[in-house]
Amino acid sequence: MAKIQTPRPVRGTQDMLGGTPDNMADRFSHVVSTFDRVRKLYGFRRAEVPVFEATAVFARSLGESTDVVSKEMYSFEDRGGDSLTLRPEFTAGLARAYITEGWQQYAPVRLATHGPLFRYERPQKGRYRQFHQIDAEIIGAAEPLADVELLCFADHLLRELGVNEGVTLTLNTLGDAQSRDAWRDALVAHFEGHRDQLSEDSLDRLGRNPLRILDSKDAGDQAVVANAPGIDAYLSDEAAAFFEKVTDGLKAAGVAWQRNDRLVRGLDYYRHTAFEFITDRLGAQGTVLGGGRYDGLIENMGGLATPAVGWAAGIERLAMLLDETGVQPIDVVIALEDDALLSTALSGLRALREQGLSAELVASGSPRKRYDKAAKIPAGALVSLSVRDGAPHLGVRGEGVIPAQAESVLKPLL
RNA sequence: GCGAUCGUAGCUCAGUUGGUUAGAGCGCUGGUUUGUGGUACCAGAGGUCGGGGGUUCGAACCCCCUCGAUCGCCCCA
Repeated sequence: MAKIQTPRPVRGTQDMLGGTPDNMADRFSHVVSTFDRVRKLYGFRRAEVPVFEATAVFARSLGESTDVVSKEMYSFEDRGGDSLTLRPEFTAGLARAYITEGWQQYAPVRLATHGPLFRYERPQKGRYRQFHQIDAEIIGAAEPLADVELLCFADHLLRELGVNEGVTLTLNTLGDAQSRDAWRDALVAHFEGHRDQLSEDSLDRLGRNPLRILDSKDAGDQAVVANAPGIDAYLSDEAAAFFEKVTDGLKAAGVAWQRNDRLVRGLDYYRHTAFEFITDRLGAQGTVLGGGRYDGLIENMGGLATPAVGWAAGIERLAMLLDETGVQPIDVVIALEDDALLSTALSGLRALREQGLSAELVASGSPRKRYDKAAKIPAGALVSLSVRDGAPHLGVRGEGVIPAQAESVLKPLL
């Protein structure tokens, strides 16, 4: 008989299991539950949007020239011939829902969501084809206070997760449309003047997305970038005033940040505030949380002109930064050393669990080895059930209060 | 799409300048202690050495191709 070939997992997908040394599944869930707790403190309501959308939702909003659209989308035709795409980010879908589901009536609305996203990329550290983000948006708020609130939320979340050490908020403004365009023109002029010093990649970017040259990792590019004009000289008075209100708000709220006047964001729709929380602990993937203001997006998608600001953070990246692996020991482990007491053990499990004590049973393999096997499971109390001199016998070991609790629950069952 | 590194047991890894029947620890299964016991001892199962081709008397080891993983470039959370 031919050996059956087990299908391999798809490249860039992951399987996670709790209770393992790296304990990714539990770390992952800790990030999500912390996010859900903190978002309530800021009045963000839960939103759910589909995992796939009409391709146009992403193609139109992200910008046709971005790599995400041109080569990273998981797009397919459904049976009706419609082009659909697995979402590569949250913002576009939320913006679509805001328009099509009448969420405008709640404006300004604070939204929080999380779930899987998909991009066709080469996987590497902290980067996957199916990855997961938590996401927060404020739609319908033009004032800088919204940016401040959103950044406070992000900062608070990172502190709650205990990953704020070694993660810094870098902040920039891209200005309003006029400021951004003027700066962009100045940058193009600057880079055109140094064409001969630019890498091949950057020459390509020059035509496609010149702002991206600013964070090129190429050494030659960086020399040119160092002399490139910053945004500040091109900011309109209004844009400068907006940015000042954001930074004043952060100061008042006690959120630390660093200016990076070279910081740009990859997607076309950003205006004004742009920010990234970065770390050097994740290899080449330094950004752990990123976002900004995208005032033009909703109008771009056919809605009314609607200001909005938001951020997203990679759950895997946050999970990798967590110090504690958070393996939760179980309260009680029962070693069943004589199968005659199986029914006692089962009713004991039920009684323990109804008292709110987590419990598990070791009842397989050689009865003589079950005690040793149970002893290897981290637990608050180790209970043995055996028959001695023809009578059921209960043995309880462990530190703290759990052994006594377990004994008082189990003793009456013998 | 490009580059570098790496693929040996379920897991973590040894394996000498190419040389008999490829090893260890953990895990798993069974046994030993007639015991109030977490750590011991014995045994067993488990391997197409990622796959294919080549060089050689002989390949886990050298060469080529291929698949996969990791990390990096691009891009991005």
